Amino acid sequence: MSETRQRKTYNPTDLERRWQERWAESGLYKTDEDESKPKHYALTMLPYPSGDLHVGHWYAMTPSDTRARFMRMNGFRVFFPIGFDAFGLPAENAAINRGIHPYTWTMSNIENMRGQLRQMGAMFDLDAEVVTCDPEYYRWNQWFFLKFFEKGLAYREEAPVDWCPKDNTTLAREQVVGPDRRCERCGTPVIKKNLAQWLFKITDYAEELLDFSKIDWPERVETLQRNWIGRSEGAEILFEIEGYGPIEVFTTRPDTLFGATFFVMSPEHPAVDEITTPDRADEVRAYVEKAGRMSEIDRTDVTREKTGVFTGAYAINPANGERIPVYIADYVLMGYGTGAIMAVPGQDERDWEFAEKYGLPIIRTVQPPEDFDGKWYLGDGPAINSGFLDGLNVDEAKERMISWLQENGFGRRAVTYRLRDWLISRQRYWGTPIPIIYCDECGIVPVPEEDLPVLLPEDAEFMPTGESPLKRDPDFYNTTCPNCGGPATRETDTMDTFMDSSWYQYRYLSPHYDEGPFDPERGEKWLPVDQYTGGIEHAVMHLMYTRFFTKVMRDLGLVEFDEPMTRLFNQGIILGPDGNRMSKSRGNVVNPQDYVDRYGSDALRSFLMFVGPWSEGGPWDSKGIEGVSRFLRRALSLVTEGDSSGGDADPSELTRRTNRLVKKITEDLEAFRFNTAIAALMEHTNYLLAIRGRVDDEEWQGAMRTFVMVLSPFAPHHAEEMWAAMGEEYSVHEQAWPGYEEALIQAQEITLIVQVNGKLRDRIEVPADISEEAAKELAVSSARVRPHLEGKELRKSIYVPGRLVNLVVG
RNA sequence: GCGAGAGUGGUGGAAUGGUAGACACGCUAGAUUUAGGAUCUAGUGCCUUCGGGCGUGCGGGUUCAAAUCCCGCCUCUCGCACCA
Repeated sequence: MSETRQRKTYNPTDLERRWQERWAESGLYKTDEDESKPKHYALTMLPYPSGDLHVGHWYAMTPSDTRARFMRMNGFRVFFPIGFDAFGLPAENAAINRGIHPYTWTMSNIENMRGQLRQMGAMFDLDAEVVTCDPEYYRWNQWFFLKFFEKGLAYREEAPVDWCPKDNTTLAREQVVGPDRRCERCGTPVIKKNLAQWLFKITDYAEELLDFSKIDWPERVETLQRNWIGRSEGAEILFEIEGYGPIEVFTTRPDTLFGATFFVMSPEHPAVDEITTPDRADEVRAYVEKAGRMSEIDRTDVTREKTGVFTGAYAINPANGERIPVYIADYVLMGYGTGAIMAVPGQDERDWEFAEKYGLPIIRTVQPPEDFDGKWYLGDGPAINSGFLDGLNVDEAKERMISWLQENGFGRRAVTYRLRDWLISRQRYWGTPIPIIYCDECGIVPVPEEDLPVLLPEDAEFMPTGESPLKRDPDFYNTTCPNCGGPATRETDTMDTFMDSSWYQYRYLSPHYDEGPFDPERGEKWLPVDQYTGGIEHAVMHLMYTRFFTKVMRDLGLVEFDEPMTRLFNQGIILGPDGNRMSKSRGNVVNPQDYVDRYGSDALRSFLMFVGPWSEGGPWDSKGIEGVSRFLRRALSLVTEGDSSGGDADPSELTRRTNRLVKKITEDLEAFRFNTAIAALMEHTNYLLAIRGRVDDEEWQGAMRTFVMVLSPFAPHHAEEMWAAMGEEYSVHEQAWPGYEEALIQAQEITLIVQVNGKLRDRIEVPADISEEAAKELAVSSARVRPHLEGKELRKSIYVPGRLVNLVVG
């Protein structure tokens, strides 16, 4: 067969379609339930059904698929499902903008994406699919809500909450991002609104969420979660306000109590009105109002000069009985600690600035070093001006003060977290209805479990008014109280869609099970997830919520483990050809379909794995995919062209390189190093092409079998084609992963590097087992080396076996 | 401001104490072709008096040997940011 003919017959998309059909017919990717094998639950974050798989989906999914295939060949029974995160705003916005019902829009997108997933040729078990907007699914969201409610983990509270004016809904604290507090979805700055909302008590699990000892997750995710949870140790201290009563503060520096020279409350503190003296009332009220009107962005601007007003009230410092003035200032936040602080200007930057501006006394309670010439001092040192603490260093003084506070009833040891409870109410249509009924007689009444699911009505109005669309649907809104039978109304808010993704990994196991969120028998067989992969952007949202869910599920007796996913790998982001994030406005969006049509799925997936380390992401390069496509075509040509009737090539070299390849691919796949694995496959292909027809048939066939097997996780269609062309039995994907022998990797001859004073001077081919003496002898006698030794004394020589000789002269 | 990560050819990247630049893109030359494309072969860090010299953001250090370890600095990216 000529080169020309081969080239014309290379049609990757035909080849791939053929194998996809065969795989589907033979049920090749039906989940292996053979319990004699160890389990491996591989999971990639489920996509939002936006309409088309974009190249980012390919980047996330196909390396995961490669790894799942590798595990399968390594003797694991592998569960690798996929589904759709189908609730959410884009569907509702499509309804508003184009008059298509969210359900119709979502389902047609899903249908389209199913086809694209099949074209991807991944080993997803499509029978296990989950679609979160299906009542069969969201019924269990509601069920979980009821369980959380029973346990006191779901509660309703009226409070100022973050509101996105564009998306017309409230957001969880995690979904407000950046220093200017923008909506995580659409980038609009959020505002505060006072609304009654449902929250989940994730803060009850703050301490446990800080424990990462049972999971093998990237350090980076752990750090992000740890910072987000923001644990601070210290004390809560009661300050008596004259004529009012005690108000509590939180401090991490109880040791500095003697230096507390004033007291500051947040403008939102509930006691502000009561403590303010009549002569100060107007000024205080004006300040509180101004703070309330101020945008979050201005309010939290660190560079802004501190402002505040005196309330006329005085607090008593419990340590020394001093009367200290009480101020209101917006640098104290109601959302952290108790919303009130003791101000210690000597040891705190913010308090110093405030004291300087308002002429308040500053007392140092920690002795700074002699050369210290700054203002506030944060370092360690002996306590001063602090009565019974004097002379103790900061840590000792903290402990001593906490004991003193506890003995005298002024306070106690305390831990505070930055983490807030998870606000789950959304004022939108396309989500899970919250299963709650409000009755004038009985109050808040949960929908009885047997009445689930509370179905999302089909014919709502989708106008984004800022009120839940369900409120304007009387058939939904008006109901009867399950308790007393009287007239009642339904909760009209829907749930945050992060609720859906908090437990979807469990639903995959038995998507149609109707006696619980998942079939416990299936859970026994497969849980928890062994390897999860996805982007870092969900570190403090999805990944924290799903950990929280699993811990609650454990406490509900649904599971016996503590963590949902044992191992996690974060892939990077595939960028546009210009190195920027892909976006329609930049016009740098790459459509994977164009490349699948032209080069095939194997080329696209292999290119995405080849472009760089998976964790790093990287720019798209449409020339780069051509290189990968060439490689696949050349690999395929190894079996479709030429003959292999023996010859002059060294068969032991073929054996050595084949063993080396298996080792390299095995180690790289274990560590998610897809890029270097493909480089090794390319190198090996180039070598095989160079010796094709020059080794004995038997050796060639054996080496080819191994090569195709290790190629198969990367380019499953091409490998299958090659496997068949070699006359092997279907399917290459059911083969056991080849082993390798370390001894066979060692070469007989090595290149010995000769250095003089660390500089490369010669390379000599020597037997691998050369003795140190012989190696050094060869080194000093090399013609290239000798000039560099002349007239100098050989002081020392270093021999690294199998690698180099370094001659040190001077 | 605090925390984390990164800086290597024209480009993506490889090498985690021992041959810097694997593999690939691009480029150059040649073969093939009416031509273009595709394919194949060879070359390709920079400088060079062809001996060699220089070279992994910058400056120092450790070591026989440093992209790699240590110290200081610069730049970029990401996260958090008045959290008491």
